[in-house]
Amino acid sequence: MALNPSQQQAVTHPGGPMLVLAGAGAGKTSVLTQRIAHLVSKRGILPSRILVVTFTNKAAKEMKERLAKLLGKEVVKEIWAGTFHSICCRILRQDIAQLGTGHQTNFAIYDPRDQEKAMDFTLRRMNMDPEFYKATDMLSEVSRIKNSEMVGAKHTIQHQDPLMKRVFDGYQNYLSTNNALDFDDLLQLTLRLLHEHPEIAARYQQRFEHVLVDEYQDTNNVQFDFIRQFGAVHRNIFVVGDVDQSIYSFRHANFRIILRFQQDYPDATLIKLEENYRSTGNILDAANTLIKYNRERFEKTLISTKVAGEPLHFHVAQNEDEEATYIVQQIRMQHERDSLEFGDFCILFRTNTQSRLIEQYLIRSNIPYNLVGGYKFYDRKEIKDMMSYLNFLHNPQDSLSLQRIVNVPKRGIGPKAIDIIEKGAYFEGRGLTLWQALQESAIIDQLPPKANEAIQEFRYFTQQLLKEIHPVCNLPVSVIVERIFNDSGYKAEIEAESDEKKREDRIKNIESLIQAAVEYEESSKTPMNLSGFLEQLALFSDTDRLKNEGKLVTLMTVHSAKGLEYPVVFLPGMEEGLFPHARSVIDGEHAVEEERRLMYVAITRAKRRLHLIYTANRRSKYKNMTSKLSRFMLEIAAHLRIPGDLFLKAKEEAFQRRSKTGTGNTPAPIALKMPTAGPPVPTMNTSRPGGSATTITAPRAPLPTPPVRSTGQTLTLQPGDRVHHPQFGDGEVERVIRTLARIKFQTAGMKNIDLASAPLEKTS
DNA sequence: TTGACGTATCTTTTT
DNA sequence: GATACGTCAA
Repeated sequence: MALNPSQQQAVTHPGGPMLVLAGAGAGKTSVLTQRIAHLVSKRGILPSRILVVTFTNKAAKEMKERLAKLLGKEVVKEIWAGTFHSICCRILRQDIAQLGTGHQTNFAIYDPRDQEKAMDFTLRRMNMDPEFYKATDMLSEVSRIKNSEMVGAKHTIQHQDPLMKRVFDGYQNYLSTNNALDFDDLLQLTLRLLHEHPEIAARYQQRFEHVLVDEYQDTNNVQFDFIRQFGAVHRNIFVVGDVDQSIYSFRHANFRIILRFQQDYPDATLIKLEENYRSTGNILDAANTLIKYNRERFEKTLISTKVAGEPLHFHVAQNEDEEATYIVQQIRMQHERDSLEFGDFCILFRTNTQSRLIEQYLIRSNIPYNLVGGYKFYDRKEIKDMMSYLNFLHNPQDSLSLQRIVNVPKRGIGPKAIDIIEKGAYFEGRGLTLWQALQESAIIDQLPPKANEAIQEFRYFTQQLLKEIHPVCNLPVSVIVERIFNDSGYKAEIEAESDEKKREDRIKNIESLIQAAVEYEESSKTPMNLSGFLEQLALFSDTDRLKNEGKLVTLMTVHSAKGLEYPVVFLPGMEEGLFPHARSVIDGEHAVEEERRLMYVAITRAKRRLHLIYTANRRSKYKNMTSKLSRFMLEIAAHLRIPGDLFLKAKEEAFQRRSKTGTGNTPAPIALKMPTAGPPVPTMNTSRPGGSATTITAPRAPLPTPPVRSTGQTLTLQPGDRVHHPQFGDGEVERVIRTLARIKFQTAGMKNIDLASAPLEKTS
């Protein structure tokens, strides 16, 4: 691909900090890739001295594949590329023992489900009321602490709330006895390693001559610290991002970091890439129009390099069935009429649950599809069981995994027996892991004879396997899985299943896992590496595994679609409360702005055709509800008169359809009100080559919304305070942890409210 | 201890 | 409207 002057400048930048602000479809990834190629081939930088941080592992893999064509496979192998998490994991596997936290190099990585179990356990041991202190609440607070405060330099946190500090320490203690890390720890402990061991920090700082970061707008404070550390010596920090695509604040991403880059690095060079090479003009205009409603952004307008193209397609459906029917019919029709491949279509939704009905319709009409996220292969019971075996064999101190397999297949070791072992493990303040407890006859002798015998047998079996695997693992992962399956009695249990279909399904699942292991062995440099296999499963997301061979319609959330593009995009669920999500409306304007950025990401995934679908009556929970059209649609409509006036047309169609079917007794609630606030809007005409004339109205001044309350003005509440909430009414504060309040509302019941953002008023 | 059956509780987004 | 969880009998 030929580069434009700005792109060229970025690619050949001589050195020092550089910030590339690139809009959607402006060739961000190309610039990054070509820059690396330039560094290696033109400037003679050793590939092993380049570090590339991407947002997904798939992005890293694709970049490497592209680079392999330019530079050769052997060269590319030397480049460090991956997500923050996988890079940190790599560093920790090397040196984690030096931290003195008790972790060993074979540490396990706990996913959110594991985290919840670990937290439940911690709270139970602290005798805290689980009704009052929810594990998920505690975990989100723990995560917030880990992502905001510099825990790195200290062994324990300094926290205002002594109870929270105890919970934090208890949870961390549980993790380290189990030789496990959660996602946040991967980053946090890496930083700590660098802070406490200057010689290790120096090693990496010297080594990485160039540090490149993609999707910089979704970096959080800890990750920023990481980048700063790694680039400290050579200062060749090259970051690429787009403020308007910052959509991960719930993961503590802080887009102010990208806005601040030039303050952090005063000698930084700034390059803006505003030419869009992806979408046709009308699609881009809609995106530009929408995003101008946001206050917190860098002024930037994407310029289309393509024709105006088709107008946006807007469809009104009466209910979800109509919505799904419309999508399926359109795909069928376009597949034939425009000879588009199924792989050219993508259906994006705000929440995972929206996929279910559409899936059913796709299946019914024989359209092959690929669902990202949703029900996962690795969530199936058989797979989870086998994975627990593998996790346990890799790290026997992992009590959660051990607990999951100790009675799978059924061995007669029930909750009661486990309780006895657990009590033994914690007797008189000893903190043994489950596996350690199983080794002590003083503990297992308390069990009834039958359970005792079963434990002995289980212990013998697992010890045999452990001996073969540790310390030198000379068995391929697929063989280990087969061994477990055959010898643990799992196979026998499945074969005893009376339901034939179930039996076959489960065996098929196991076979797929073995297949996945084989694939891993073939692709990996070190085929016998159990650790690497588990790591891949823990850190690789679903998008990472997405294989688009052009034959499947893709279904996913807008979040997962970041960085991807499709000729035709469907965007169902254009309703207030769904998109923007009701939660964000409650949380306040800054949350709605993030939703708007999300919508911006969604629109800009489309290359040539964009379908927006509004469903008037959506079944939500147990009652039907009528939904209002999304404000985002109104914002687009207010300023952008698309040829044929899409809204009016859609409205007419909806009426016709309803009178035909005669089912509608509720009028379609399309409210196409032009905003009344604000000064009159100037209009301008632009003609585009090859496209029809489009009337675009320039955006007026931002809407007169109340300013976002800054963190300094967060409402401070105490238990017993009375409050008023516009949505939930009157309530009483029950508990406050930092900026999170648990409030009992008279009518709405118990809610957890974020004080930093919620429109809450103190009434007493 | 196991399995069957009934009931409460969710659904925002994910490395 | 599924799924995890609790309760009960065998």
